[in-house]
Amino acid sequence: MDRPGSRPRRPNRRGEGSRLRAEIVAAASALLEENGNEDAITLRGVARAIGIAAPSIYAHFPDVDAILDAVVADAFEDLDAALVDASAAEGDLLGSVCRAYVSFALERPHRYRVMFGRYRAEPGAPVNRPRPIEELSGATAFQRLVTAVAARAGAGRGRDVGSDRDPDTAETATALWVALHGYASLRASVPAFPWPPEDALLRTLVDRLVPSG
Amino acid sequence: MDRPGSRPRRPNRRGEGSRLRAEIVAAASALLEENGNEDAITLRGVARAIGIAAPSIYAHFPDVDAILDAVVADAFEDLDAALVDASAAEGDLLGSVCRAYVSFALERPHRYRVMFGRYRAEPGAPVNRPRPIEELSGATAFQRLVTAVAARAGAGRGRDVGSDRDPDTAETATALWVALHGYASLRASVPAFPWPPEDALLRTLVDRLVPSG
DNA sequence: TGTACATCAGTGAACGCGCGTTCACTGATGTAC
DNA sequence: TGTACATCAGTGAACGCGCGTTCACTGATGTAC
Repeated sequence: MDRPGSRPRRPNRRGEGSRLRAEIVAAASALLEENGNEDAITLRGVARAIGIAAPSIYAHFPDVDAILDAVVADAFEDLDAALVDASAAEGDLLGSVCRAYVSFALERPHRYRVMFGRYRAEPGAPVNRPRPIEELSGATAFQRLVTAVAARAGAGRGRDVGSDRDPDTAETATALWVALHGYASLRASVPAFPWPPEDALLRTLVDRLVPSG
Repeated sequence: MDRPGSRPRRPNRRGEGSRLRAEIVAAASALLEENGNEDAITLRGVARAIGIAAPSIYAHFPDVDAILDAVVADAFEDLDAALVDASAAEGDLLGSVCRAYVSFALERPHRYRVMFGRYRAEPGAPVNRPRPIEELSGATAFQRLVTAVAARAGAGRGRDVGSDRDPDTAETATALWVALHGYASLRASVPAFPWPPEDALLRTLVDRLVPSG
């Protein structure tokens, strides 16, 4: 037996089997964050954490990799939700979105790392080429950043917010994304660096990278 | 036996035992890059790649983690060397250093990822606090960036290059580092994103983040 | 209302695998005398 | 010059472990009649 005798789990009722799926993803996510390493997400480890037998997982995931896939998909949904919340706030839209992005990453840094840092090359697959942004995980999150950049960039110039599709806006948003990602990643993985105060560095990045007005 | 019968390796001569150490690090580094994952660095896998018996590694490393430590230390030395080379070039110092940094990262992206992305919390260790920069891996590499930033920032203003210690310079260098790291990381891990041309994005980052003159 | 039965949600034991590590060892190479 | 011996560089077999996955199974819950 794999689980400690503590919790005698009773099966979900009929039709509620998919609850276990959510529990599996949550447990895997927690294991990742606690151990700091996606290798902590093992089939047996997840089963142990929830208090089920290891083979029970196969009803919901074809193999162990699929669990990590689900963790990542879940994380992208959470990120998008966080940016939506931030967009709803009053006042400085761009600043608010940027702070939310960095907070999301720093709150659960290992989960964030895995969102972007997972190796995915199927050997023998065709070389990755640029693809339309809509097809990518995180595409909607990126679009929220583009919108916020467009709002600030257009502010002083009488352009309307619809300038989302301006290539300059896209490049500026890309530059900003890159900087936010770099900051969040390094802050988490090199905590001993003498970082300037978070709000100061964030303001520097946003103000310099995004031409306003 | 762990190795394929192919290569009958003969022992190094006396006093040259440490050659094997270098071979181990090189093989581990190659395994990391080929498999995209530091888990590919197993004691047995490394031994197999070199054509030695697994226990032979213990003469040079106390355990398997120490191999990865050595790979990372080696990588930081290489990075510093690359930046030194770039600094020696004529013309645009800052541009040259930034291009070298990104090239280093993109040439062996998995090695680069591991340099910064490794989980290192010894459970129960005191919380990481800011430490003097000199104590960190990569400190000399960062200093080369600071110097290049100072050179450009001071250029038009009659300040001399000695302005390395200006806190503004340090913050600007930090902002730039963060952006370069973010770009290199994301370019490698999200190749399908519609990236703008590398030189254009790099120029945008450098020109906007580093006030010149 | 009772009951046979299908289905759902999950179990328990077993397998083979690659791993890190320990142990006693071997054979070549130098060196003291 | 010869030779005994210490040392160096590395070997081979074995161990116990946790892992992913397969297999035949079980017990509770609904449902058709």
